[in-house]
Amino acid sequence: MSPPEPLESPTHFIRTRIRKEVESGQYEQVVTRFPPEPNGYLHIGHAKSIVLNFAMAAEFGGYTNLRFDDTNPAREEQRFIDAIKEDVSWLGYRWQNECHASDYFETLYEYALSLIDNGLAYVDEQDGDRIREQRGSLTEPGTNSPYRDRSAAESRELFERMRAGDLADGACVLRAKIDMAAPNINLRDPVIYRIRHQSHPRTGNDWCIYPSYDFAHGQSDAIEHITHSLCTLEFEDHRPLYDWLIEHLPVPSRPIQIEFARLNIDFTVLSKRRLTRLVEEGYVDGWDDPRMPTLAGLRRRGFTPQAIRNFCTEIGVTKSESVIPYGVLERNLRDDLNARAPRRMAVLRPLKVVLTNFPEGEIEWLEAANHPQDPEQGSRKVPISREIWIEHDDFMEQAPRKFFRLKPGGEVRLRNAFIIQCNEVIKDSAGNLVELHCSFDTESRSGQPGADRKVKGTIHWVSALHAVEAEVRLYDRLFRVPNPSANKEVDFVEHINPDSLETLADARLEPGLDQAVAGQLFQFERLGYFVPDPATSPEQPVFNRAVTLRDTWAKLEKALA
RNA sequence: AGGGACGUCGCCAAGUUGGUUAAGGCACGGGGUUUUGAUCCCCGCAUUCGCAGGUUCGAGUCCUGCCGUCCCUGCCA
Repeated sequence: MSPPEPLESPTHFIRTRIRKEVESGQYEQVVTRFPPEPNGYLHIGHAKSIVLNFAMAAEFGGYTNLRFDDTNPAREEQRFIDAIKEDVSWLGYRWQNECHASDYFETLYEYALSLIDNGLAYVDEQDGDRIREQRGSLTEPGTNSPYRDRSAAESRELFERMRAGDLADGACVLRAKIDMAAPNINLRDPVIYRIRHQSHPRTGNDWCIYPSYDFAHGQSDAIEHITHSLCTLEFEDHRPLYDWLIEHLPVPSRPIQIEFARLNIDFTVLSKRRLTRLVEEGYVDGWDDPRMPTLAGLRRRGFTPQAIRNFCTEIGVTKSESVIPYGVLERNLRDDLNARAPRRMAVLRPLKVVLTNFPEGEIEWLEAANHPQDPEQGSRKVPISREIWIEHDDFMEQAPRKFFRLKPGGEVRLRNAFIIQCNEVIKDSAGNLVELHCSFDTESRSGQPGADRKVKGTIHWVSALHAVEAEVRLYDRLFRVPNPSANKEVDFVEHINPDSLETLADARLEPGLDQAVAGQLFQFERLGYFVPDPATSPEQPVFNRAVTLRDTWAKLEKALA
């Protein structure tokens, strides 16, 4: 049984538009780019963009570049560049070219010069506060800078001095000369170059002036012959500026910017600023903490690239802002893993059961299918002996009516083994549950005619003699509220869920699981999907729970209570 | 003097140039299969498209006016 085919991509406005353009012969091929700024790790929101960009290019016979938008050396680092490349690769995508906006610094500089020479840009020597004041407000037009009408020659000379390093940070900036009264604030003579005496991860100390996003992005697109520059909604207001620059610069192609809504998921934060805080202030264990919505975190949590791609396809691409329930992400993981993860038995909170009529010292090996729906996954032999561990939750002394598991006097089937009956509940002097004495029905072994006998419940177990002791980490949502960032008066970290990580030090796993390595995926039957943490070892196995199984009993139980 | 967007079922989301019964998925409810209360399989689930008018034989799709939500005043991206 192979994983379900990725769902058929539903159509969306970008695909529809591009298809139309391609069919009318506007483009020979579609070239896109994924343009992260290397100032943090990629998260699930970036995955949406990655999937979209690569899908559009692949669908229309083109390719996608990975381009680092590295125009602000103050916050960009090589380690982020490396991590981003690893994450995109892991997701399953191969970019055509690895590009960097910094590769184009020289060209961009020449473009700036041409703008100056054409009277479309000027060097402003005012400080940031002054420029801000003159920008006006949302309802009032801005006012012209006194430097606005200086000669092109003068601006050129000043700009050359900026580049030469003669001027201090903040001494002046290069501004596009557009319209200080424009209703769109981005058009009120935007700053396109600033001075930053700062070493750059790639260009070192070659430059002390750096282009702004607006001046670098569209031009980089044009240089790479990107046909469709897909970005999120907040850049919608920048499109007039994007187009203005493309129109007034001697660029080699004319890319089109199209905006779509960014991804939001409830109970999580998806802004790099906030994720950076979680990491830097130690609320989580790093960028790859399994509770983080980063690709590195999801990977460590046990998410598969396929599940993430399916998720990104399923949620669609529109211009309306939506919030996707966290459960949708989880379900995509379940759907993918259900199809392919081999099944194993593991007990998270062990309760000892003595099989009173099982011969002392004897070991029996039972056949267990690796996957109930996929015979191709074969089977394995699982040992059982006189003492076994069962899940603490699978026994109740005072059980409600609908409780199908073990209770005093009751019967239950041991998965892959036989039916047992609880004859005696052993407690210590303080009244604490110590162990259960059960007898088993010798005729009910799996595969034998007696196994057909119907009992309500089936529970998992692990032979005490053979069990692998392990640490298992259970994760819950990182935040307690659906929208941690909703209220600007309250710091989002106030909403962190104190119980987002539960460590079980005393889990007992089926033998063999001590040899598992990171990247392998298992379903621990009746519990969920688990994956070895990178820190696992045969001596000290550590597993992460990626996601639980659907649990209708838990729902029922809650409803009854 | 503000500008730019968005509003179709609880959550996503299709809806060709207006054309006759408003896709699909998830969630939810009911039933069946089952040695995972899992999976899987059936069945059900918007007389209605933010609201109000208008145009039309016919409107979610066109027009007008409201209402609501989001984004924009970094030398961040």
